[in-house]
Amino acid sequence: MNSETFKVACSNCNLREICMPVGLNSEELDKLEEIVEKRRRVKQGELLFSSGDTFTSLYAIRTGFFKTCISSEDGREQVTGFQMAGEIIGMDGIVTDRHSCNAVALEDAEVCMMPFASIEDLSREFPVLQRHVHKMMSREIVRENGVMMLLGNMRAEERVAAFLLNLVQRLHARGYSQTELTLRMTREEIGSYLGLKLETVSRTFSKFSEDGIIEIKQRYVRILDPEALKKIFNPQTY
Amino acid sequence: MNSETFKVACSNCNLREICMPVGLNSEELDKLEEIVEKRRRVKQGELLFSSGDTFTSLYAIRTGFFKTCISSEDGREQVTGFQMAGEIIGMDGIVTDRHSCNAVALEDAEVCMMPFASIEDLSREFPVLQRHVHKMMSREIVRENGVMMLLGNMRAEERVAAFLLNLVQRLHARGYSQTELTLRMTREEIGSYLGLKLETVSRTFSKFSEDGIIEIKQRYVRILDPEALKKIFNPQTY
DNA sequence: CGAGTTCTTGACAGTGATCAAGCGACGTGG
DNA sequence: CCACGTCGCTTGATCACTGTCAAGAACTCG
Repeated sequence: MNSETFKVACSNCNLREICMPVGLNSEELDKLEEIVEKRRRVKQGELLFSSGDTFTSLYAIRTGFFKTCISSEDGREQVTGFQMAGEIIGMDGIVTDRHSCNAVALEDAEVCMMPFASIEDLSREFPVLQRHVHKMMSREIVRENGVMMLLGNMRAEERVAAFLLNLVQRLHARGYSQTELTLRMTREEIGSYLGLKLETVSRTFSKFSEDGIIEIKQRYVRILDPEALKKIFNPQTY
Repeated sequence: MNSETFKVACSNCNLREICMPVGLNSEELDKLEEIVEKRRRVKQGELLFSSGDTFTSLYAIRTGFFKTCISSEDGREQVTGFQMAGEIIGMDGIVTDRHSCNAVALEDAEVCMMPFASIEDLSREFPVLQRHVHKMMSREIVRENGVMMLLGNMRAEERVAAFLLNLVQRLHARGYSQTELTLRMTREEIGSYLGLKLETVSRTFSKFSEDGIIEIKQRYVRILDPEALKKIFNPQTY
């Protein structure tokens, strides 16, 4: 195991607004720090958890970037999401007490471990935390509904446009640029998430670039014309 | 509003094993009946709730069959799931206090309304109920992961095979035949769920029929060779 | 610096979409 | 009870989008 552990303090974490402690008062925050028992570092390429692992904790991402993916029995891989700082992963494990997907760090990362039993104990005590947990899970359900719309109804250009807009919007909410980003995943991983082959992703990026909508060099992306992207994502509205 | 309301008793409901009250003792069951405050009938074609409606309750399906679907702004529809007796719908509404999808009855149905505030109150009191609610939501997340695999990686025949196997398996768990079923949805709705056009669904059914794998006449389906279906769904394993 | 990975681009192929026509089932009203 | 209209389903012909295969370029990292 290449991961180390750390002591923790939610109260001075700069992700307070995005992560768990939304709306908690200081007493509640103290309690929350009890459940975030330790941190764990995960190096790029390493697994935070994998399919079949016993489920014990949810993980709040402090730094870094993850993908979650499932494999079918015949070896096909489907990326089910990309997660960044402030987001919570591991909720797939609750149903069966075992994780059903792999979580892979796409860059060196640090996560806060939150034993689920403690979350349940504490959320029985604090309705505001209980509500927060329910919202987190519901948000994930709704996100996946949106992905189903992408995969079921959209063409390649629409999927890629939606992907870029979603990424940059989430990064912006974390204080990063609204127009520039660095992709942390390969074309193949993007393709897997979007139900496309890596060549199609690459070609679509090239086309957007030729059309002056984005500037792209390897993992670096600059969005030159966000309105054009939105128009591609949501054609009829315009 | 074409729906009526009824008094309720979980304790003698024949869906006890599948629905909410799993593992509750009789005292807890009494409490549960308090939260299932009333039933509601929904006629075929009617909406149980629609996108934008204020979220107040989860609904346990007592009888009948539903689809849930979302529409993009430009009018494209994506069916996100089909739900049958014993299953719970409405969890999409928790995040934003508004539903983000439509729930349409595909046959006359009856649902038990469970105000979410009561569920939260009671699950603070009863850890077993709390756990059950968490599992329900996690199960939905995992289900959607599986749909993403279908939509992202599978070919038309594999999707249709997976769809039939999933339906018949859920029906069997409810005491119905393992080999016969009546589809409650149109080819178009199946196609929307599977990311295919209705013609492709129809052609795939016809092909399965020619190959002697199923017998199909309109909405009636008989599975003649379940192993062949499984082989199509999961090619490499064989 | 070099090996391996990732990305781009081209040529071609195939799956499923689109368009179109006709059939069959079902429900309603005469 | 039958006729008719509507909706859903099937099937054929053709097309387009994306996948596949291949080669080479660019980048990364030890």
